[in-house]
Amino acid sequence: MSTLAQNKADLERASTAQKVADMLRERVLLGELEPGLRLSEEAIGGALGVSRNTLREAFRLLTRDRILVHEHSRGVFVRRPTGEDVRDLYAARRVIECGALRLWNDVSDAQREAVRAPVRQAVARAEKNDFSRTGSANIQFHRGIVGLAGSARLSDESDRLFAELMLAFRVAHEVEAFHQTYLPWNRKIVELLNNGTVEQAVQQLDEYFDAAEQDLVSRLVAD
Amino acid sequence: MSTLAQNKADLERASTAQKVADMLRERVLLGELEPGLRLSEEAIGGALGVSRNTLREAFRLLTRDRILVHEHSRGVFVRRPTGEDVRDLYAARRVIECGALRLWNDVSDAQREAVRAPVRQAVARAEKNDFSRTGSANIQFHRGIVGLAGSARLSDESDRLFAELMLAFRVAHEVEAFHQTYLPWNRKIVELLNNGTVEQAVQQLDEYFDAAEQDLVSRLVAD
DNA sequence: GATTGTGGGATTGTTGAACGATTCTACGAT
DNA sequence: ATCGTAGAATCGTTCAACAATCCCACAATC
Repeated sequence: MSTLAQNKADLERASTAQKVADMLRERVLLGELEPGLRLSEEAIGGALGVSRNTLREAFRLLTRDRILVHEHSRGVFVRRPTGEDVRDLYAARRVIECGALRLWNDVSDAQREAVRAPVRQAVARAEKNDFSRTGSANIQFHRGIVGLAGSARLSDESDRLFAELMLAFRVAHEVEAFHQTYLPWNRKIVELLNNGTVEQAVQQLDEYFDAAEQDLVSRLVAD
Repeated sequence: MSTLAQNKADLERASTAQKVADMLRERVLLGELEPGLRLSEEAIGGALGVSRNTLREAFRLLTRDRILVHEHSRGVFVRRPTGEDVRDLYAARRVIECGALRLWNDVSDAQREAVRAPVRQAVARAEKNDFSRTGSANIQFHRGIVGLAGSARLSDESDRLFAELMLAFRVAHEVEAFHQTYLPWNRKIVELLNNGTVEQAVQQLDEYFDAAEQDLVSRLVAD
């Protein structure tokens, strides 16, 4: 009975701070609040009609998700990933996603399908010259890869990681267009997986990370 | 100039909430506050002489670290890991640590030494029948393995992971004695690494995880 | 006897105001 | 141009209050 679980999730969403945090997260990820911007407690709190204490609680939630950074007595800012952040990001992705991909032969069909499907969709869209959601398709592909590990905490951590990566894309002024470059890579990886050559797929993924990291770092504007 | 960086870290530690959180974390990890216990805002805040708002901020910090769990309108509780939590914990460790260990030949000597040293110390202590800090030595070993990845975010996430594991040990009524069983395994892994047979070391680590997970889950008392 | 209302009491969620501490800004001195 | 300083703006923390929610015990019902 999935409806009950869904209802429970809705009920738990009662917290005001949670709602404020969700709204702010969306605003940041959509680019309405750009990296480096300072979020004034008074201004935001006043505009949203919540008290400072509640707003600060929302800030804390987003700080945990690395969406915001907190500087003592200075306030909170939209995170602005540096080159070093991107390097760290990809070092983590290499370990997590390559490690997860190596489990390909040990996981359920549903898990494998979660990797294949996003690429299939992206290919279908690309053939119709529809590049609208190519970015989220790419992320879905990698989210599927992480899912092979079968660890909720790892998937959650990866979601935070992808969110931070989005911020880096924004700093690099590359949001949607950026991803579609890597569709051929994803196709190749799935192809290698279907052929049963898992280790080659892992190597391909590793090379993808090399290219993506270098590309992103080079486009990162210092300020 | 490491002293400057250290001073900076000290200065940034000014926040009251941070200090309260550190104190509570230590209390929990030392076992003075056992898993499942509810932490009353009034009681704790009164005892520590901080306001409810500040205490709630400390609670948020510890919730992010998975030390505490927050239930809406019910309060915060010391996390009490379930069997499913432990399973998830080890699924994550398998991917992260095995993936990191495979980088053995690509990392600096200092990073490799951070893996070897804890085992050497543990062996030296064991030969003197000193099993005092065998638990932290084991954790240092695995922390070193994660460090091979060279990602601060991965190391941080692993620290949170180890903290949660500590809580699981406590639920299983196995804190210090638990670890020393696995010293031989660690020795074997380092030995295989020194022989240059990295892939065998990874396999050995994987088997260690199987054994440790099974052992811990079986000792976990339901309630 | 087991289940289902129904209170009151305790605790959390949220707000608003207040004040000291820290940072930022702009202006003027050297 | 650099430095120092005063004032403004903002953050950190506390306090008090009230609404919302949960918990527990007791009564009502079948």
